[in-house]
Amino acid sequence: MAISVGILDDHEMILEGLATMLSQTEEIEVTGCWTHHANCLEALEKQRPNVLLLDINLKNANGIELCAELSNTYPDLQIVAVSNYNESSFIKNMLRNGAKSYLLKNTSKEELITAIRKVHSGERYLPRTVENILLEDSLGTPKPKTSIPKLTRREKEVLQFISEEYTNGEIADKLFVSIKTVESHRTNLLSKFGVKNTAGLIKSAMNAGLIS
Amino acid sequence: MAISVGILDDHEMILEGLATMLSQTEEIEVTGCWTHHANCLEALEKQRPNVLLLDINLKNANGIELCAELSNTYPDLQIVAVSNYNESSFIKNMLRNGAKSYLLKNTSKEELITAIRKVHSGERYLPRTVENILLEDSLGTPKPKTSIPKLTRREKEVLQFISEEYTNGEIADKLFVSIKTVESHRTNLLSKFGVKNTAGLIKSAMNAGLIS
DNA sequence: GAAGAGGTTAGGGTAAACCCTAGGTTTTGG
DNA sequence: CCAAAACCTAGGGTTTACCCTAACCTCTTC
Repeated sequence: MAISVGILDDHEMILEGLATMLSQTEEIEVTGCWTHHANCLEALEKQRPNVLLLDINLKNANGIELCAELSNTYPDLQIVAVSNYNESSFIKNMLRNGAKSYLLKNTSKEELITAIRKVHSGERYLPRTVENILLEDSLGTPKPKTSIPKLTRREKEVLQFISEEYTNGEIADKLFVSIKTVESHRTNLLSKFGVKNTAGLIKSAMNAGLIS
Repeated sequence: MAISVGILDDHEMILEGLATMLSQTEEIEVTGCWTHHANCLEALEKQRPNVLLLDINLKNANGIELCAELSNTYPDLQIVAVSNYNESSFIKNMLRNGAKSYLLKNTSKEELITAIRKVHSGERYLPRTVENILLEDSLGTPKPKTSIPKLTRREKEVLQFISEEYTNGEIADKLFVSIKTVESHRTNLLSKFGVKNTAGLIKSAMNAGLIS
């Protein structure tokens, strides 16, 4: 009995690549490929594969939230996350949300098949690379933690304006508060992100996906 | 006579995907796959394919510069850029540097083959999506130009230090120059990127891939 | 209903960033 | 081989960002 696999990925190139790679293996059968999460959800209601390869960065949906949703709705469905992001925060979030494996997009064919096989048999599987990322993170370089800080309403507003190159004075005018107030929010932002100045703030906020 | 194709891409998954997709077509023969640019350069000296699929975001090299280098060294080699970046600046830079086509990673198999065929016959080929990006850019939103500015040695150094949260004074110490000199480089950076302050500088530099 | 926690609002003072100008050095091109 | 251009260097003066402290407000929580 072959392992049935479904694939959800925005990038048709990767989708087709994954599908062709897997179709060469007898023990695995690709039963569905989707480039839109809506189509995937629809298909899963009718016929459920054993394993789902799930991309994190979808166009119209959040892969991390989708993962939680799917693993709640279909506890039997084993999810393998596929992503470009090698940051520990993403990996942790996906594993917390029910993914059984986390593969980077530079994974080899052999590793991909191993992951599907392990996951199908109920085990968790992480490649060396990914395990090392988690290890380094927990043993830890004494570096700033990469978890995304929780921002207040005002802080989000100020951050957005900073990223649009407004000065504290200009932001103060827009928000109808004193310059000193804006400076306080700004200081809190630096503290929450664990950085020293605007350069670090923008860099961290961009990496966290809070601004673009 | 089949079209011989070489592929250079860090991501083994995409590499294998591309190769498998192309191997199903009789008129195309994949003669080389490389995950490191060094291996690619070495191989090209001995045996040259008709077409090279070239990823932009390589680990240890700059795809844009590599493209210019290759199309100078081997004028007969037709280069197809493959990238995740859908920003007009990247597209323009690759085309300026000798690429004959620019494909996004969500390209379909049919489009990939079409691109290789066209490029091999000497034509340029851009998918609708990519053409539209260039059109919209030139017709234009009256937005800031997104072309990547050319930086001097000192400017690159200073930019790097700024992104690492060093102050002008600290950078001055590291480079053995006056604070005022560093400030000058910094002002020139702002001017070259067309931004008003550090926030805009970091944002632009990250979007341009100059820092991470 | 008082104590505590988190959020928004500011002030005073210092350090850093930014603008304008300009001389000396290296690189480029005819 | 000389002129032009580009680059590195740096000073004076102004604006902005950052640090420390703290009042007030709202919303829990016991």
